Amino acid sequence: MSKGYDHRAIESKWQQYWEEHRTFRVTDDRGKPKFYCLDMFPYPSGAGLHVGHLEGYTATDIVSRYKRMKGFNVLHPMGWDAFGLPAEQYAVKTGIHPATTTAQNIATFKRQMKRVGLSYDWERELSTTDPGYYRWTQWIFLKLFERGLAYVAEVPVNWCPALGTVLANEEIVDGKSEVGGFEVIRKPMRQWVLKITAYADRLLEDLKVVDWPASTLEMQKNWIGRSIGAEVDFALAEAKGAIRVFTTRPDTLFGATYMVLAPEHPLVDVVTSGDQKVAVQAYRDGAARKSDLQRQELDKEKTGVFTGGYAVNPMNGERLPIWIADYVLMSYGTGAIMAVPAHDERDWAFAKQYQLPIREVIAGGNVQEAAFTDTGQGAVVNSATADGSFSINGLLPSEAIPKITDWLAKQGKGTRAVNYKLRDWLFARQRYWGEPFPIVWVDGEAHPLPEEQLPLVLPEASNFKPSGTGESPLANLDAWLATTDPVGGKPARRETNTMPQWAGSCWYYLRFIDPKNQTQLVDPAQERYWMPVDLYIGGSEHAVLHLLYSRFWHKVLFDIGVVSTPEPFMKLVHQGIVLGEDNQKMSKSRGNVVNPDDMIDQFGADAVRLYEMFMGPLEAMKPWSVRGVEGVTRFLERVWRLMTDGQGQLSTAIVSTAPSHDHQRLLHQTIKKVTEDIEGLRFNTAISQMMILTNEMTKAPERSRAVIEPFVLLLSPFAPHVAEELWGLLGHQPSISQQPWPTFDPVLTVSERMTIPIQVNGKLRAKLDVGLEVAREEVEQLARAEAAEWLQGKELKKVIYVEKKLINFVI
RNA sequence: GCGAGAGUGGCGGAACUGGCAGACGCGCGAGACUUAGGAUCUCGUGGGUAACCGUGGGGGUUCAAGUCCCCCCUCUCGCACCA
Repeated sequence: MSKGYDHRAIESKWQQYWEEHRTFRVTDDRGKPKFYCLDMFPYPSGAGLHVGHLEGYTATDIVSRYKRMKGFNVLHPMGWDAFGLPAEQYAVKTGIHPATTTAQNIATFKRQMKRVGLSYDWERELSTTDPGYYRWTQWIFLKLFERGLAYVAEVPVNWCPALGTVLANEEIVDGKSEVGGFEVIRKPMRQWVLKITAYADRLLEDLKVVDWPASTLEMQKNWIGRSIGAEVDFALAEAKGAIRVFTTRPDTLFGATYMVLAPEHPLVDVVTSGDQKVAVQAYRDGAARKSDLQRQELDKEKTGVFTGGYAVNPMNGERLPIWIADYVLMSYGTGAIMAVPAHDERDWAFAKQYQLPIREVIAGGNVQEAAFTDTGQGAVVNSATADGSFSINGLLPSEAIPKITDWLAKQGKGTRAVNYKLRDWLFARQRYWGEPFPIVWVDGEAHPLPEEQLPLVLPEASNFKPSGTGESPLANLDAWLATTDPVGGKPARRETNTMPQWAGSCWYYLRFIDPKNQTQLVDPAQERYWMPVDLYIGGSEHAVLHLLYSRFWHKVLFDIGVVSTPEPFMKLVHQGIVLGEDNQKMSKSRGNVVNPDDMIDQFGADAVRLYEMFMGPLEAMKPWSVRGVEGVTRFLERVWRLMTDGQGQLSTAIVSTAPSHDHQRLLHQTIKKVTEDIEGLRFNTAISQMMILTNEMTKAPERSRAVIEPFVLLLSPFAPHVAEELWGLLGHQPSISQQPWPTFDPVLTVSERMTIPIQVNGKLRAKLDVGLEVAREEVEQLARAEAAEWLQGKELKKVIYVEKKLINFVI
């Protein structure tokens, strides 16, 4: 076989070269403009990398290589989100320490990434499991604690008595434990909680300043779920006290016909009458046994029980029966509602179920048929106090809301209020493989460790089985557990919870800036230079939690002066899911998983990179196709033959003479298209333009260096190995990645001739080839002749001529 | 149910602010070179014999609609009793 395109030899040669020459090391050159190009770092699973990971990684790699050639100082790092459940579950099963499996998995991921030719600065590699890293995760926790943003609460967990452990939501299938299928119940446990709700408004507000996908912005907004309304007190009829409710519809207050408390509401005991006690207790027990999921799934029929108690409507003094029902959630608002069945669908369904009265207070619908919930139309009715001193009758709901809210406030019966769906963040796991909390317990009180004692290293263990009490396996390590209060010196017990996986991923982008700093989380000057992240690419599965938690920590760090920007990630893009060849989601069970190692063995890294990008738009979901990989492989082979002879030497067709006008124009068009398409992340169309150029140049017996060399530069971010090799064959020194990006002259992109389509009544009838500077009259005259066949004997009503675009005869 | 996005050849997908629909690739067909080709190169390839018809369906605006407006259908993703 002649010396064709040998991807194996070329790719290993250049990967070795880059490694030896530290080609992609980021230097602290602050004279250049910076570009921070970040991938969401992976959890290094045992399965290794799959082609879906590679899509995002290739995209950021192309952008990084391109930006370097454009003269930017590019920060393009990679690390490992390596704490987490799978390694621990594996340890429980096999006894192999999570640190061991994690190290193996990281080695695999790293080897695979290097094979793809990703231009990370590996000298900045980090792992969330490294004490040098989690020291600062713990440090941030201390800052949160200092500021009152971390607190302890009794929060229900998924407790599995048979397994003697707390389960994560993903370990529960259909309300049973995934392992063994045992019963899972809700059990309150002492947990750390972060007060993310304190930042709800800022998290919502600053969504305005980031360049993110609309869907992700929308999801974050919905997750935060800000709603404006009023809190209103309904005095109890037979006892002291009042039920406080939150409502977004104070305009419907006169339509309240009953009250509902969440089953867990503390006032239930107060309001329940003697004869209802048994029924109420039974209902509460039933509700406690249901998981959140089960409570939510029961959307068919609403259930509830009358407590026997009554509250008083502050507007008209009416006695309203108080019910309990699990459609009211203790965790939202005040855990109690006023029910207005005429104008709320849930209350309407409940009222129908239990034959409670429905009273219309907004005219415009038929409230016996369905709840009328429109706030944009309808007039308030039946809504005045008995003495006539206050009325909102006749108003639109939107006018009535502020009026009645003001009145309630003046009477001391209510107040304007804002509520969020966002809950505080449950920040504790009963697991071994996570960051230990820098907290000790003394006489039931949480004491923080002093900063100098960080990191609090995760203790060695050989048994990863649960403690049996619901505490983490750390509770088994008596020697580690018993300590002394660093302040008072009293005996103390260490916190046994560990942090959730989200913790380490909340701030990793900051550590990449200054990964080896021993004294600070990040050097402030470097932070100011590199932040914010300019481009962040990762899966949409992180659209809410990771991105929201990160933003929350970032804002806290901003408040304490550690970071200089209010938001961490300026531009965010989600790569689409790569499906199997059968158009189904890749999964082991379907047997349609594509292994990147196999693909690289067969076609080479450059071909795989190119195909990842050529499949379709970055953000779209699209199927893998081995035929498609073959297609781009053929393209690379064509590029290879374009410049080489059969012996692997530079082809004699490569000449130093100036290119033809056509070739020059094609080159400038290609530079323009590839440049603009990389900027817009439209890699698929950039590649198709390079294919056009290759096809065109292949036809030419003489291929000018003035075209070929810039073309190799354009290709280099996409197919860096073959580009390095060709660059060498063309007589240049490595590395091509350090060459400047070619520029185009807009004048040279336009041809001196153009084709004008001729339409008759909007239908294409002929075409005209004319010079650029042709006058309208001339075009019209030529077009008339061309279209004579269609115009003959017809009355010409109008001639539309769009300059340099088209001519249309209307008859 | 609510919210967001998307429907274009046999397939993946192009088409800038309304202006030649189907770039590029796959597949398919024909030819060339070959002992041979599942290599390579060249040409062709939306449908229809044609007039014409074609961007999920139906209306509309316009000289002109994949693109703008109204109604409907399908799919994907997210949320799902949040008062």
